[in-house]
Amino acid sequence: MRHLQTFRYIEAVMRAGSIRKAAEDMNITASALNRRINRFEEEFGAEIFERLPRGVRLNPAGELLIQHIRAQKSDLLRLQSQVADLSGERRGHVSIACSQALMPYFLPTQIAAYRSEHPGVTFSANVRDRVAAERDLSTFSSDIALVFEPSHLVDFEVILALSQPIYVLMRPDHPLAKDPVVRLRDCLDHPHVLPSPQYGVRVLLDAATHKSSRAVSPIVEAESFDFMRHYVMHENAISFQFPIGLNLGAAGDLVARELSTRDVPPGNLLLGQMRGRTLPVASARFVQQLAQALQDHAF
Amino acid sequence: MRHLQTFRYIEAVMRAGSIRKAAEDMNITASALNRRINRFEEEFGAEIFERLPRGVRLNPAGELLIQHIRAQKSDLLRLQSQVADLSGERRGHVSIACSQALMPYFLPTQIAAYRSEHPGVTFSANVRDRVAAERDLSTFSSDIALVFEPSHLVDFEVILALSQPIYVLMRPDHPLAKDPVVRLRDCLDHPHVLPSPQYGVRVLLDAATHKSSRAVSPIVEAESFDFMRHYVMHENAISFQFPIGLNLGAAGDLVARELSTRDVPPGNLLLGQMRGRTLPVASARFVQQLAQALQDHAF
DNA sequence: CTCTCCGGTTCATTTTTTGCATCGGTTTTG
DNA sequence: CAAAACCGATGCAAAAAATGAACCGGAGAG
Repeated sequence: MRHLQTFRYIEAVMRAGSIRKAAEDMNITASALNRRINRFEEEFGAEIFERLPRGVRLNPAGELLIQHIRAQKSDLLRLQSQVADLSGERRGHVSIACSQALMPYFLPTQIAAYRSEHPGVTFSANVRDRVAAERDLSTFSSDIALVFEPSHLVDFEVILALSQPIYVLMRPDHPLAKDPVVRLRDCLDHPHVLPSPQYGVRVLLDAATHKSSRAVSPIVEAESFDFMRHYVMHENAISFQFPIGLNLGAAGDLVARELSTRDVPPGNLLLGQMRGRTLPVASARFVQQLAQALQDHAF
Repeated sequence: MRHLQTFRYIEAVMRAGSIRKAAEDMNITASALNRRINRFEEEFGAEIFERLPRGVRLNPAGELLIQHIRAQKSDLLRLQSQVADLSGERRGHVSIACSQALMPYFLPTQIAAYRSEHPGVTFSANVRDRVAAERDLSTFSSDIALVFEPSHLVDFEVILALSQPIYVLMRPDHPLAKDPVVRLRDCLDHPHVLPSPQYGVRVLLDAATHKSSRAVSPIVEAESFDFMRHYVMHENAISFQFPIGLNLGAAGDLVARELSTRDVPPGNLLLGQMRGRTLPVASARFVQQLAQALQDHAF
């Protein structure tokens, strides 16, 4: 879209931090870019960049403008996909920011199900933690977020919340495997593997042990749930995970036991979008399917 | 804003119904305008006008585009006023679509109060019925709507609802003036003046009498509440009005008596904005003041 | 101090947009 | 039924706008 060219240049300048660098990135001369910026500021009625000795930086007005630019770009994309949709094409792209836990089982199933009905729709799925997911939404780099326990919630409009008790993962021969529900204190007595502090499971466990005398003491702390799952096999330790990240139906090498909700409250899995935004058709439809699937998941 | 020029042309073509007429309106040649439209359609990826023998008309894709264009224009205006605001200027314009009843007393008071604190803010207040108010919001021609019993509510995001019982207006010497609350059947026995069927008061009265055997039989039907108020003086008839349209405190030439809510349910006065829209600072602040004033009005 | 990198400016050049004349088509008018 | 009136589209030259190359003055960096 030609009329957004200046906006693209402004974004490039913001990213590069200087007009000359941005000009190189965009394959034009610095003088041309400089004039575009100046002309835009003039007709906009305010400066949008602070001129520093080593380059430029957005001022508060510029920050507001960038939001407008992102919203505009995203809305144009939505519009175009909607127009393509009404001419019967059923195409589009859905981008999702979601917790790592959903990557192995839940999301592939859902995307495959959707694509079997709408083969023209493409997807991008990115692993994001609770904070990054919300930032993704507000910069319009993702349409949908599906994360545990997001924190700020200012730009995050909750579409559906699903309560998820924590499950304990272990080998079938582990002592704790004999009971269907395990207590937190028993877990702490065994070697345990935990995710890093930014993850939802860890936040809940830390909060639960904070009041009590016992603290978690992970023998290994990791970022990858996959790693933890495999590590549990080797050392006969235990790990923790939300049920939606597990393949509870299938009998695997590991067993999962519910961690008593008396000890640790269930986590909240939240499906959300940018507040107030109108999603493209494909994304809106996919959100509906996700919401349905999550509700079914909760029985 | 230069980058919206093509959008302005598209709007002109939509209004004029033909490229040639629009070209004349916009003071360019038809060929230039025609090429702009064609070029835009090409990069947009779809035609937006149907070519008819006598001109052009928006197709469905064009209708969607027009919504986008209006949203863009309005958001840019909001952004500019917000930027002006943060440089300390406190300027802006608020446009309100509201029921006739609010024009004499309520709205002037509120606007004056607001302007005493923010003299840089200007207002436009337009009388709109329940349907037109919502249309105004969705075309971005008004920021705020304040109407009785709006009907569709698809684009109308309710900010505050205020229940308003109907009051009966009459001369102090009217027989019905002796009781503090009057019944509908008694009103129907006296000559009455009613607003036209599209007004909220009338809708409620029609609905209330629809089930009963008695029907309203207005001796005069009018569009102007002011006219009706004065007519009541001359013929010693009665009329109906929502209390917010009255100056209940002041002793005037007329008295107002509550119409029993057993006979006619109270009307709903709804304060609203375009669904999902971010209002300009000035409008957002004024909405807050209105909401406060309306709540106080309800005690 | 010198060197480098920055945004801003000048001016010739290139690219884009516009106006004019005109074509082919359809509807309205006489 | 034919002429007139509009309509959108297009070729081509003129006008307008954007661009690139060179350069200026100023602010850190070494």
